[in-house]
Amino acid sequence: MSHTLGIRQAQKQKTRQAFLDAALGLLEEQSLSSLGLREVTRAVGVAPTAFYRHFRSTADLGVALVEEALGSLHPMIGTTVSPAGDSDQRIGRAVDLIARHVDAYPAHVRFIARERHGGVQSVREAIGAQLARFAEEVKAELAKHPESAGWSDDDLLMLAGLYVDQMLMTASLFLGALDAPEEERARVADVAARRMRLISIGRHHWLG
Amino acid sequence: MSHTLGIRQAQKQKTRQAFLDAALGLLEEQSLSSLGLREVTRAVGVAPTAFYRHFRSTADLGVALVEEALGSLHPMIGTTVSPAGDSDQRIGRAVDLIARHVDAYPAHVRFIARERHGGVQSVREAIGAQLARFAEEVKAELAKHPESAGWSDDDLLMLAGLYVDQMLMTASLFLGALDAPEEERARVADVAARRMRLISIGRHHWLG
DNA sequence: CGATTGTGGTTACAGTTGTTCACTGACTGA
DNA sequence: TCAGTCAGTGAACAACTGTAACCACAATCG
Repeated sequence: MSHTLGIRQAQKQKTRQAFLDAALGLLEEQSLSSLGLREVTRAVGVAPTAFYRHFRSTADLGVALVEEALGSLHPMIGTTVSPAGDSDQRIGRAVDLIARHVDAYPAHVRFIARERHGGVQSVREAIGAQLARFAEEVKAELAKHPESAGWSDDDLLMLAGLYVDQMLMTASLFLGALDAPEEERARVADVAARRMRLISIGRHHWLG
Repeated sequence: MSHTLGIRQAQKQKTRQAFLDAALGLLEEQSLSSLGLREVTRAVGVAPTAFYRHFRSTADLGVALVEEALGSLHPMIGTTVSPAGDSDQRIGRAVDLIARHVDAYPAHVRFIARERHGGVQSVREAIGAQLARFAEEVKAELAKHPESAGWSDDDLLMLAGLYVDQMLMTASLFLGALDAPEEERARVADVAARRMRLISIGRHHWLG
């Protein structure tokens, strides 16, 4: 499947990636619907018309960014929601993983949080589709847990969606405390863990 | 406190409200950071320069919109989170109330959901401050419940925040199903109610 | 090798943007 | 009544926008 790309294709991918990187940087302080085509090309250092060789519009670029930000995240679901360890251990692991991810890719996280309800329909839909996939994957993982015996598919999906939304909320909170003192960041982590613990308790007493 | 305004002040308020209404309409299909000053004045039907008589910038207008969308909502907290009725009744009441509010003020809800993580800092902060107030009020209401005996202040605030975020998520889901068939809307209401029930169950088993 | 493909550059266009300035004329308060 | 206040106007500014046409030239393919 992966034969080495020609020099030409490789260079094109490189330029395309430069577009994505530059856009992500610019989007830290504005929304996609106000991102100008010229603004991006200026940041990349190419002519305005070069943009069209890679994207139809800035909305198109946004969809590509969704793919970049969320597409590579699916494999992490399995290990994060795995049944290993007791409940509190799993929660601590998940919160820690989210914190690390926000630290490593703050611009990606900010972009998703911002554009999830943002002004560009196609991007909203792309994010919605990815999050729905996440929920399905979390559901599939939850179904493996022994605690899920007796749960209906609908209830499992409900719980999975709650978890996914909670992850996003937590990520957004970490984002807000990115350059806050460590004390504040620890407080955020603590609140997030307590929220998840409460949901986890609700889960254990859901039946009966 | 409220003596009748002069003709002049009254007319000014009217124009100001026209700005807010027009902006809210325009913001259904874009984000605040891309809303142009001229765009708004054009929709209102006044000269561009008239804008400055009312707002310093579009960000300023956004903050005013936050006030309009959330400021009048505080009195509803008390009755919604009141201890009257059993748990399922309260949940049903809350979900129904959210659904009605989204139906009545869809543009306001969309604006809040969109700009909560949007590209304009001052607006984000204004929304954050209002939501923090909501959380405090929900916490104060929860403290009255007998179920809250033995809860620490910190845990109560955590739960209140979870409820507030859940309300927003629910509102956003209703927003997405605004012009969907009744069947879909009912499904959304059902999922929202089950989410809140799970949280409620977690709440009852939090201690011990 | 020669012919073709296609990324990126250049120039140009018509509209739009935020902001300034000087202005009008209806309302206001003494 | 009369001077003053001030919401809204109109014209002008420089800077910006998306997009179209045409060009250059290096990588590719037959």
